[in-house]
Amino acid sequence: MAKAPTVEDVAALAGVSRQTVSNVLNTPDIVREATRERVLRAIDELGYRRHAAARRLRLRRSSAIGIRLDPYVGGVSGVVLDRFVHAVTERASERGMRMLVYAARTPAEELDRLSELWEGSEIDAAIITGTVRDDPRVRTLDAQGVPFISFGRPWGEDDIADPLHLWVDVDGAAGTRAATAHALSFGHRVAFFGWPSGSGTGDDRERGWREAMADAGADGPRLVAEESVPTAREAVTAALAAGFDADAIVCVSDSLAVGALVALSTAGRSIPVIGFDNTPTAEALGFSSVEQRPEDVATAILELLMGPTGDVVVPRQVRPGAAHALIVPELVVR
Amino acid sequence: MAKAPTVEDVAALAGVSRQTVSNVLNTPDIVREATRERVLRAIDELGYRRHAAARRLRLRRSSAIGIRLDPYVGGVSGVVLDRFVHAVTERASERGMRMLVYAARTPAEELDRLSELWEGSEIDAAIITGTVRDDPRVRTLDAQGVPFISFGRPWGEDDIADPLHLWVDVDGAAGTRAATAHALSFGHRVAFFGWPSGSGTGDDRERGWREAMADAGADGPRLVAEESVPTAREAVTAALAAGFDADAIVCVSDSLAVGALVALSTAGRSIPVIGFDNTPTAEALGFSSVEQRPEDVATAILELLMGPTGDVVVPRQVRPGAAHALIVPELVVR
DNA sequence: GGAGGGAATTTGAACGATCAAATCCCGCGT
DNA sequence: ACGCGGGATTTGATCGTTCAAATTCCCTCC
Repeated sequence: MAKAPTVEDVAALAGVSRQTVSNVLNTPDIVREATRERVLRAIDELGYRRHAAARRLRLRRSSAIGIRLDPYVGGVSGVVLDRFVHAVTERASERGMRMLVYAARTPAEELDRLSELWEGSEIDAAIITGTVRDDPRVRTLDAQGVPFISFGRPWGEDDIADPLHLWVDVDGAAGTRAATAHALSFGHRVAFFGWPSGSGTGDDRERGWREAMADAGADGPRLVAEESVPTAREAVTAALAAGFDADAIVCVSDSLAVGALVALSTAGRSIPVIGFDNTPTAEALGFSSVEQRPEDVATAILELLMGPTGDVVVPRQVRPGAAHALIVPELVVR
Repeated sequence: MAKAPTVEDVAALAGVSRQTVSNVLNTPDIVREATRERVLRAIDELGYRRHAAARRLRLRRSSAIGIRLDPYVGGVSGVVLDRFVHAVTERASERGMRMLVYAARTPAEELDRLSELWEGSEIDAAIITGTVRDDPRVRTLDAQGVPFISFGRPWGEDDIADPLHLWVDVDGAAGTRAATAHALSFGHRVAFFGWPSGSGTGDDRERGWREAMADAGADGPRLVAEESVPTAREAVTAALAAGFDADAIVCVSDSLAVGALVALSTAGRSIPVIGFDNTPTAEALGFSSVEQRPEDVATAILELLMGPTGDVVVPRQVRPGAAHALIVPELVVR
């Protein structure tokens, strides 16, 4: 393959100077119509394309965003993040941004990777996912001055009214509220199958169920299991043996929903089970589930990071009211 | 955040020249011990890191590889690719390479994205996945001189003995052979549940079943369905109504396996079903499945692209015997 | 016909790294 | 004491783009 043409080559062919070519590409309106067309023709003829590295060097801007690819941990979830990463890649591309991915197994390793990328000027910003209470990444990135945003709200330390960093999250409580409202159409005893208390996400989703039940003047049992199909199955099997009964079960995740379904089916019972995440498994097995709309999350993330339409990461003031977005999920009934 | 330090800053602090700093980083052995340590100390003190764009510009090499993120299409599969992308990101990082991802919905769009990246010198090579017979991407990338490798063999046009491009694939026939051998322990009537003929992958996997059956002197029925749980379920339900019977079913994918399981369960039947892909769903529902080992595929891909240990993409001669790798999958029994 | 002025275009410099060639340094042999 | 050799280090040039300042162009108006 021949050497790629440069602005200089295009300029020579069009009979103009380097800078005019640059202007045609960056500020077309200051170039005279006739000239512009001549240059565009030359660009087209040579198949010219800006050399990304040269541009980045000069502009002191990489136009790239770093995001972690989660390790495969097995289990039924994870698809939400994969969809999110895909969506954010699409949206970023529309704004002339690239997505640079990295792999990390621990938060510490993730910070190493991010420092590398940031200090090497490979990325203009970072997107972190799965934030937890007192997330070390938030502290460190802030200290390093890395523009970043999280998919997942900052459980605990900071607040919607007084945000410390940008974030976008899914309104879990709204999701389980919708799920519970639907479940109530099968009877008033709607159970909640959640994770052990303490996780922000899990507690939030449980709150939705509690609120919807209170609104309906109903009440129902609460089951608990760790996030995995086998543990969920055991928990429900044990509960059934102990006399558990309900008209429907709202679950904190599709994994627990699958476990519940398997346990019920084994016990020869059949009541509606509603999951969370709307994973392919939910679709495959045909149970209802709450859809997180990762595509909307992606859009919101880029808007907070780059403004409504910009194509540059703007290190914006984190100020109340414009520092976060809460996406309302949607119940998919099956 | 202050401006990032440059080689010049480090040089000043260490009392040496720019180039010596560069040498410490790139060819440490030609720098005198004492000098090297002084420079390293300065680097450390300033927290210096090479500016990636400047380096790429000068080296005329991006040290990045492009790979597509598949759109979310629903269905039970896709996890294999996600695991693969994650693994290749890890391996690439170990060799000092970055992974740049892009989204595309069609092969044509993928080629557009890749041309952009390649012509803009943003990537040194590309990895394409899911090749089909007469894949347009192979032709075009070859014509453009883009170094690339595919996860998926070039069904049809070219051959192991006379390769036209680099590829790595999973030996599907070996997978179904193993699955069938295991299935035969339940009885000699082992059915195969596959896709309609014509897809390279599907035919390859069917061949494995056929061979294993022939070896055992057994024979069994063959069912067909498109790749989706509902169609699979319908196909099996219909077959059962028509008197279908078998001691076990070997499936071309986990989707079909799930469909078969649902149909069997609904009909009150229970025979072993073996899937392919070892997706989380297989794990969740507890059926055996063939594991594709995407991590091994990732390793093989980078070895073909960059040599056994190199950290540069070497546009290597595509020559018989060194142009491909066939990964042997593993049956996970549950 | 020439001055004035704004738009269009060109030139010089810079971004930060590395290669290639030039220079420096030091010990050694004569 | 001087020159030589070879390793260590420095200097100059370059990668391709864009910014800033300088220059040229073209039209209007007196």
